[in-house]
Amino acid sequence: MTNVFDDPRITAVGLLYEAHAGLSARFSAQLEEHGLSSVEFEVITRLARSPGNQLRMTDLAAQTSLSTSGVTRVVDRMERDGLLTRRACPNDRRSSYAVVTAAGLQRLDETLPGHLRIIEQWFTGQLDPEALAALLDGLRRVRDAVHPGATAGSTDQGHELVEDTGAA
Amino acid sequence: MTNVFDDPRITAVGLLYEAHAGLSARFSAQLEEHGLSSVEFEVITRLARSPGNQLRMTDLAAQTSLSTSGVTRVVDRMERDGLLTRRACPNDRRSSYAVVTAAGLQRLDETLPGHLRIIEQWFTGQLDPEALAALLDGLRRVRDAVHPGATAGSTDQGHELVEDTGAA
DNA sequence: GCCCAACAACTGCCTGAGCAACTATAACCG
DNA sequence: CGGTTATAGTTGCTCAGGCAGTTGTTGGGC
Repeated sequence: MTNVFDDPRITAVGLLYEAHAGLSARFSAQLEEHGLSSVEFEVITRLARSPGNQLRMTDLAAQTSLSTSGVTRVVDRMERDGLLTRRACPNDRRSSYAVVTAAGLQRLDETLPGHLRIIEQWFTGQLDPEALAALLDGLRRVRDAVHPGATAGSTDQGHELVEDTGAA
Repeated sequence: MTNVFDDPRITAVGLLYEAHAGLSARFSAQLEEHGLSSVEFEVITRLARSPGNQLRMTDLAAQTSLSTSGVTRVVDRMERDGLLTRRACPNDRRSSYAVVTAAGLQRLDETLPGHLRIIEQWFTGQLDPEALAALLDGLRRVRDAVHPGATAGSTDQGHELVEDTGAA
């Protein structure tokens, strides 16, 4: 055929997309067993890794793929399901925190081991250490270039602005 | 903090996801300039690279991230916009082809160069050739492992079942 | 202190996509 | 041939999520 679509750049993107889509599908399947969607898993993970298991709604939005209105709604659902609570922010009455409940933490505990197993099985375990390192190195450079401003931090008290390569 | 979330597996997935998300955002921005959504671009690309610039609805669904009902609707919209037409399948009256129109091909021609430039600028051009090769190699292995049955082919006449690493 | 701009969260409205039900056709089997 | 089963595509219903507009709160300028 010798057409434009064999261009190596197209192929490269195709690989990245297909790897991503394939992994996403595996993750979704496992998460569903624990009653979580991908978005909910990301939300609960971001919260659980934050000091006090909480984050202001805006910061949560900035750390996820969601708009603030999207966050409002996910948190609504997860609050209804008992995984999260809202807590008023003491020094700014406009803000509120989303906080993981005990039930939420437990759910995460139940989910994480399987999640890690899947990552290992389908991703990191597919490559020997140097190949994996090379892959991650490449991804990191692309990520840094394209960085859509990830890592919007928890902006209240002492917090470190560490490099963030967050969860699913 | 020394918690679970610093696990290298989590970090690896984070990198893949953030690279993907970042690239997607760049693509969307450029495609929007040409009046295409990501899905529409994928559809028109898949069709344009197929023999006769056409594909049966089902095969199109299999090649994209869409369900068959999703395909029905995208094709509806794109037909309304003059980028595609439906054509009856001569030997199976249940099936119909989605065919790219001249206007559709032209739109694609206008869009592709910029698209390739963006890939180069933010992805392939970020790495020297060996590093890129290593990255793609790793992605290919993950993709092959996780292969969600991509490459559902054009199943009518003479068609090659080539490895497919399709477009965005 | 008062006013106005900036900001946090929420809500109404709309679009896109999936599932399941439905229709029409095809294929298979007696 | 007639009937049963599978397949292609479309449509109704539902839900998730974005944008833009609203409300309540804060802070800065005077």
